[in-house]
Amino acid sequence: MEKLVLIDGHSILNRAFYGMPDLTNARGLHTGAVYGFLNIMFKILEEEQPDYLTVAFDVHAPTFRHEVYPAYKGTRKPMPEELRSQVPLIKEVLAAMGVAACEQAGLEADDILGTLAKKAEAEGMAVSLISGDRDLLQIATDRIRIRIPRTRGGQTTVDDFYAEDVKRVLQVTPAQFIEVKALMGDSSDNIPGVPKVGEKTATQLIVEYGSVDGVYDHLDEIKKPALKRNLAENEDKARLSLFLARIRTDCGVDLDRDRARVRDFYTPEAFRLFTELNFKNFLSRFDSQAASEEAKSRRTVRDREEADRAFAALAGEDVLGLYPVWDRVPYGRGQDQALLGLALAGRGETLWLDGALGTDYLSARLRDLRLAFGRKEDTSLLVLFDLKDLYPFLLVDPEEEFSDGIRLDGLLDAHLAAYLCNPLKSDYEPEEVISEYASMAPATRKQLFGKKTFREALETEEEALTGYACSLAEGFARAGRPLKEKLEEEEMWDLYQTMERPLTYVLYDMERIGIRIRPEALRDYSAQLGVRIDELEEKITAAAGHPFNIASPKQLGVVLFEEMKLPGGKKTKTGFSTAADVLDKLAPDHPIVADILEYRALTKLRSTYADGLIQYVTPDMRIHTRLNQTITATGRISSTDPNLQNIPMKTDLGRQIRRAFVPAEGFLFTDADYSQIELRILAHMSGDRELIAAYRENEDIHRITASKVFHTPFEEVTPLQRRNAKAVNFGIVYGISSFGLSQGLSISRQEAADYIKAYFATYPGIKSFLDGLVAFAKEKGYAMTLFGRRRPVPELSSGNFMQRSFGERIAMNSPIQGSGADIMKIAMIRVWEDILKRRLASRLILQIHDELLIETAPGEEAEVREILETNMRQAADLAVELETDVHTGSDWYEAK
DNA sequence: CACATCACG
DNA sequence: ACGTACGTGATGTGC
Repeated sequence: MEKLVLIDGHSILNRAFYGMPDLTNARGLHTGAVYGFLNIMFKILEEEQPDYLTVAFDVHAPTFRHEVYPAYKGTRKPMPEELRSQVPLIKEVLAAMGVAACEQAGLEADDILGTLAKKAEAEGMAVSLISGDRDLLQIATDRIRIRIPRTRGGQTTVDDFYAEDVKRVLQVTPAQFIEVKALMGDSSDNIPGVPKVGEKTATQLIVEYGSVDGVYDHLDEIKKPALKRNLAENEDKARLSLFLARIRTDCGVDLDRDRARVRDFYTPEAFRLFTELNFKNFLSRFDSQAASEEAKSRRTVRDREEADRAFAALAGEDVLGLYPVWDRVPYGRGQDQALLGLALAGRGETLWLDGALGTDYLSARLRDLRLAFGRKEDTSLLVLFDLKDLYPFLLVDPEEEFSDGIRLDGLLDAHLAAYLCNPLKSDYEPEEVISEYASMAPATRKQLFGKKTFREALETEEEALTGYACSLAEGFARAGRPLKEKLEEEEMWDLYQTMERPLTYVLYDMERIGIRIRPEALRDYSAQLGVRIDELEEKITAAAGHPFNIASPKQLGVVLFEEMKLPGGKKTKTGFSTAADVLDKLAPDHPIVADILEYRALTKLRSTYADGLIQYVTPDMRIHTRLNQTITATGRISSTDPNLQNIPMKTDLGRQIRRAFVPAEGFLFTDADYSQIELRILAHMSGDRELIAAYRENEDIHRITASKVFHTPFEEVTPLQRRNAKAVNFGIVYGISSFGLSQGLSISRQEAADYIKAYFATYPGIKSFLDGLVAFAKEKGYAMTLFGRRRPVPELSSGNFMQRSFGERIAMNSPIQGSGADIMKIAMIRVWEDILKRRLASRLILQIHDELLIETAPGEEAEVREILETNMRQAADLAVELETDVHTGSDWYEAK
């Protein structure tokens, strides 16, 4: 017997919505109900293996019931927005999966379902009807089963009703269930029923008399006078309700067998959609499908002549995917990076070029291949992942090759591209990017090799490793066009071409060169701190009366706030807060607190900086930090292993660490930093005349601001006023809030609000500009920098006040911070290219957001200074000058 | 592995 | 009424 499954679309979506947590995807789209819907649908389909499937939806338009009774469903509450937005989404998902959906103006889903079910039954099919509410029970027969899923704690169970089950549970037949409903009414559909008659009474009456007609035929037999009167007075309501409650089974809809036939749901469109919606659990269903569809011919090449031919053939490809396999060897270890092999995927076949061909040979061929791309025609692409790490294999003589500037046409770094498309993710595994943009689900490195290195995998499971590399190369080849198109669509292709891609080489070079360290200086420093730390530890435990771990906030909280009963109380979710801002307030009155603060400061310096940095010194006596280009949401670079962007600066003791950072023998450091770049960007972007004018005065900006805001002559501004004005300036850049400012300044919220008000009065263009940034982000869904870099702000559509406020601050801060990052990136590329063009021996080695550090060769000091000043100033043409402070010194302490 | 803390811009 | 400043990374503790 053929089987048909019918689904009540809105009803199941509704059930799923309330039974699931509120999931959202990366863009803030609500997806929980759709996810839950699919879960229910898949469960039913797996269980039933039907031949046909159709989902019915209501159309939000008057139905024939409204013609008779305009108030029908009139009391229904509107759907929450989070659910409403998922209605078109589920339809899109079903369409992508090739699932038939049915909706018709003037009909409710119930009527469509009723009609389809009855017709199918008449044609001899077995029918299952999936709905979240019991209205459909009236349709049940011994071949039409009504199935009502319940989701509880993630587990879905289904209650099944054939006609006999209805009778057993409700005491009435399915047909009589309509009569019961007519008497009792239904508040959710606004079916009136007979007043004061509920489910119990209605059921009793129908069991007794069989139908509404029967009830009224035997009205005089009814004993209770009140009930009798109610029934008598409301016969019209009962009959109207009967009409409203009866689901039609004779509408002009037919089962479209072609469209309803169950086929393979796992289409490429569905895959793309599931990936975008972040339905990771469903993606595995695509595995075998995607794999078999994409099984290209793969070939291993170990012979140079064959390799030569292969490379020559691949140079003609339109899109080529490249995945080199190599072991990460930290820079400065005195070893050249070696290739274990590489996979190249073209249209026809995928090649595995064995590492035995030699790293130098393969590098030379790869370089030629690279040069063939982006030159023969604008659109050809060589797609890879982590360009920055692949330069050892892509270039033969970089200095020569880039002497006229960094040219890397035709290279598409899928990692960078995926980051630009959505900078909010914490990481971007190549397999993830492929599944998102290429509708494939390659086996992951972790699944295949766990924590093994590629070198280990090559020894024990070569086949799997080459297969993995080939599948990634194929994935990149497929993802290339979609990624480029997405960037073009979002108007970030230029950003990629002219900023991010050239920057990869600058960052590679900075990582490779590293910064020289005097380890003995770090050791001396550590030892010096140790002496004082021991003293403090003794003092603190003596004051506490017993030894304890000062580094444990938990123990420290107990000592300070329970044993010593200092005022302070709770703050964090795990207990007392012992953070510096809390302790600062206690320090003047309690010597132990001052000691604790000093202890904290010193142990931080010792563990993170003195001892911490020593670990990273390589045999070339330098530290090679990693400069990450795909971490931050705003476009800034980040530095890890170790982080050289947070070396102490604020206190002199901490700053001494910088004496351990030194230039190469005979060289000097030249350090240049932008002066208040973010505030200048604010002046430019807002166009506020006052702020622009203030910058043109070329005076201390915080002092000018204080003078204007507090109506004090410039010369009479007090240090406190200047400090406050400075804090407000910071606050503006962070996305001002009175609470935040009050925290930063330790003042009342009211005072902070007054400062902000005075600030906005002083610079009237700023307020409207910031409001405009929020409005822009609300409308578009993302914030944008001067150079078109985007940051999605899903928080803005949150129903949660705190989340939404956060979104507003992000909308204000990201364009400012991000534009600063953009400008610095431009400056870095130009500085680097300038140094190369002039064939200087000086080298760019660090970036700290608004600061560049150059290791300056003897005799090049003046030229380097000029290169920094010029390129940093000219990196952007703003309404105010971009000024820099440049210093020279024989270590980082002196140069800053 | 999450949390608290603190270093930087 | 809600309870936070924006962006990072490293360390030590304690479950």
